[in-house]
Parts: sequence; structure tokens; C-alpha cells
Amino acid sequence: MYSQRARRRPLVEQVRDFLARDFVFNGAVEPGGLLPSEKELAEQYGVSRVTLRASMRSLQEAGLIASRHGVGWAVLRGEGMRQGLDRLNSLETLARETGKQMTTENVESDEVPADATISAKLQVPVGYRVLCAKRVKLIDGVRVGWLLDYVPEGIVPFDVVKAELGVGSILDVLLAYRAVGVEYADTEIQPVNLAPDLAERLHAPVGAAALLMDSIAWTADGRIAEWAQSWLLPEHFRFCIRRQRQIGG
Amino acid sequence: MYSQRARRRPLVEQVRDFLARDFVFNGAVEPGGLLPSEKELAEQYGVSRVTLRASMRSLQEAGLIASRHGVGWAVLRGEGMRQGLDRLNSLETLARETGKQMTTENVESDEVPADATISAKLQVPVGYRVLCAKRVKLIDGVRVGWLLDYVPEGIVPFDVVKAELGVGSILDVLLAYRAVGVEYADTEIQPVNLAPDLAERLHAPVGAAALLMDSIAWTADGRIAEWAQSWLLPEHFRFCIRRQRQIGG
DNA sequence: AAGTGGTCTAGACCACCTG
DNA sequence: AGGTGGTCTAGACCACTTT
Repeated sequence: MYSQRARRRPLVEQVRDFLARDFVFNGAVEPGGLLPSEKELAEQYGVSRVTLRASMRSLQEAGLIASRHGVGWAVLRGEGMRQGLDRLNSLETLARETGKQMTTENVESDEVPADATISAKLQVPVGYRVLCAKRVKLIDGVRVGWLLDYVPEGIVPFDVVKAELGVGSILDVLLAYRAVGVEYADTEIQPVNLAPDLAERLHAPVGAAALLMDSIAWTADGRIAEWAQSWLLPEHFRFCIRRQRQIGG
Repeated sequence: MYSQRARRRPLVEQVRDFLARDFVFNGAVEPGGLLPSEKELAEQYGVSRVTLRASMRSLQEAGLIASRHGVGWAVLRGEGMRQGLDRLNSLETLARETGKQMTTENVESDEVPADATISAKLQVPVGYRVLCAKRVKLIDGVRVGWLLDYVPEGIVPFDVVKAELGVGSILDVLLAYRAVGVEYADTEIQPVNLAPDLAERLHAPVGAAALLMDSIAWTADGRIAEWAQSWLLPEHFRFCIRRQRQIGG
């Protein structure tokens, strides 16, 4: 695997998990009830109030607690929503988080020269060497998605990507390569009726509603690492995003 | 040091907006380029590094910059996609940003007691008074969406919402009310085939692919301000989201 | 008045990257 | 080795709520 040196787990995260375990999830504080004061908790866990507050903020962002100025921190009713299309995770990771097993079939891969369309999407010259991969994804043996990926040469050795094709996710490979530095992906989402060829590949009815995700993965230095198109059947996924208020800029 | 008048707005937010203005939005730093160091910026704005870093984190969460340990903060490719689903904006706002005019028809509104479903979604008791609004949205005279909204009593006076129903957006009203404090919405997205009744309302073919957005708007203190369901036809929208790398993955 | 959360600082040390 | 970001602390003061 692409192991990294084991980092020490930040105190903020440790304390956050302690708080969640000691007060929220075990029901020690009933929904609507107040946590002990920040001062008290900071002493109890042996951290500064700054660190403790960072943990609180993290729990707040997760939707577990809310603060009332001059009163205290209250435990909320909802458990927050586990997401999320808004995080740059592979389908494999999403499936794993919901406790399901994802497998791959019908893998095809080719090294091809970029045509006009690919050239425009990947921002490389026409004729540039590109790895094209196609495959079907299954959850618990049921076909749930058809994936079409293009990776330009010079990002990751093609052999490495090919080795992962039948097993895992291209995105996971790109994320694991520290040298690549994939930071985010701009994704367009569209509902589509399945065309006959796609319906056949997915063993689904022609015309069934599917989600088409068209995604460009960017590196921190502005290069394009991948163009991914996915046709996904909704039955086995919950596509969730958290839409946040726009900042003052 | 900061002025008496400015004291009301937290320094972290002020500095964040300064940074966005001075380095990102005006193009002073190229996409992929590095900002000055934290030390330098902290001195320049006259704040501690702790405060400066909180501002940086805010910009990072907004998808504007990314950090590279030991190197610096890089400006990401902004501006490209403004009309993002990952921002908490109304359809009206999205349409306006693309230069189109959105109108409303077939407005129905009722004050009803919450049934079991509404009660569970809004986290209010069964029988709690709720405003229910239904309407069709059009872009340039073409029907593009059917909206179904529930707003619990005690958020905004029903009269205020009703006055906006035929004109603008409920979400815009909620966002404008500072006392409400809507911070984010958790949204589930699903592709669906249009049922006959919806197809009729939207003047679209039965079975056509549409996007169903099911959204719960939260306030900072953990109350639910709105439950919104929207069936949207894809022809006149581009649904975009920026998926960001998970922190600490 | 007392207690709570909200904000901010100065300084320290660690981990990572580059030359 | 030197600079950069990553983490953490102790202490201070402000704003809000309850008593």
C-alpha cells in the first residue's frame, strides 16, 4: 500500500472523539441537555480551552451539538447526516462507510491518443497519450454503475493504475500518490434516462433514471489528473451533500 | 488592534474577507501560486498567527485555497464554476447568476398541522402548525421545476413567507432574516422518472429523468428552518459541485 | 455578581519541504 | 539549515445569560 509515516493523532481529534463518546453517543447527556462547561471539560481532559473549543466546533459542524452564548453547549436531537458527495471520496470509500462491499467487472483499458473531446477536457494536446478505462461496479453482486475514466500520461504510471483497475478505485490511487496532489474535483450532476447500450451493461430497464456524474479532478498546482464519467443507479446509493451558506466574499 | 466600530465583526472573518479580496478574487496570485507565508500575513494584517490560521481554514473550507505542509498555501482554481449546488443558494440566485429570469406560477399555500411525516422531518410535535407551499418555477417561460416546501411556525412570520411566494424564494427569505440564522442544508439528491402527475404539472413527458432534491435547512443553533423538495428538469440547469479532499484522511 | 461561551494574543515546539 | 505549515498552551478580556 501507499503507506505514510504514522502521524500523531491531533489532540483536537482525540478530544472530539472522547466528547462524542462520553456525552453524546452513550446518552449521558440527553438530547437538549447541557454539557459541562468548557473550563471544566478542559481540566478534565487536560487540554487548553483553545483545544477543547476546536473539538467543540468540530462536533458542532458535525451537527451533534450547538452552543448558546452565556448558557452552554447543548446536545442536539439529530445525529447529523453521513455523507457525502461533497467529499472527494471514491465510490469504494462511500460503499465501505455504509458497510457494503464493492466489486468490479467487465474491465477494459486502453492507452489511446487524445481526440478533440478528450484534449479539451484534460487540457492536453490532441494526440497526447491517455489511459482510458471502462468498467462496471457492483454492490453485493448487483450492478450499480458504469464508469468511464481518462487519465493523462505523466500523472501516475499507467501500470500502477491498471493494476488497481479490477480491484479498487482510480481516484483512491490518485489520492494516495502524494506527488500527484489531487485536491478537489469539479463535478457536474445530471439525471438521465438510460440509453439502450448503458441499460444493457447495467442490466437495468431502458429509460430508467440514473445519475450521470461528470468530474474533473484537479491538482493543487492546476493540472488535471482525471476525467471521470459515471452512470449510477440510485437504488443502492444515498447521494448527500451539505450546502453551506456562501461566505461574505 | 481594531476599531470600536469593527469590533462587532470577528477578526477572523474580517481577515478572511481581506485575504479573499487581496489575493484570490483579484487574481494577484495565480491559480496554483502561493500566498505569502502565515508569519508575513499575520504581521501585515496585525493579527496573531492563530487568528490568521483560522481565516485560512475558513478559506480552505470554502474551496478557495489549499495548504501544503512545509511549502505554503496555494490558490485553487476559483471562479470556474460559480453556480454550485454546494452553496446554499436559491434556484433564483442560481438562475440570476447565469443571466436568466426565473418566475413562479401555480402557487398554493396552506397552514396545516404537522402529520407524522412532516413531524419527523421538521422535528416538531405532530399537530404543530406548519406552512406548506407548492409552486412551479419557470425559466424564460419554460417550466423547469416543481417545489414543495414546509416551514414550521416560529421561524419567520408566515405572512412574510407568503408575500414572497409568488415572487421570490423561501430560502432567500430565510437567509435574509439574520435572526433565523440558517447556516446550511443537508440535501439528498436522486434521479427519478417523472410520475404522471408531476409530468403534467411540468408539461414534460411521463418517465423523463428529473432530479429530486430533498433538503433540510438548519440554523446555527440546531433548529430546522425548512424542509424543501424539488423536482427539477435538467435541460435548463447545470448542477455543479466541488468535491474537496477529506481533511486528515 | 457569577458563570458561561466568544475572541484574541504571544510564544513554544513539532513535522515537512527545499536547497 | 532555514523556512513553512501544524499543533498546543496559558492567560486575558469581552458579551451574554442567569441568579
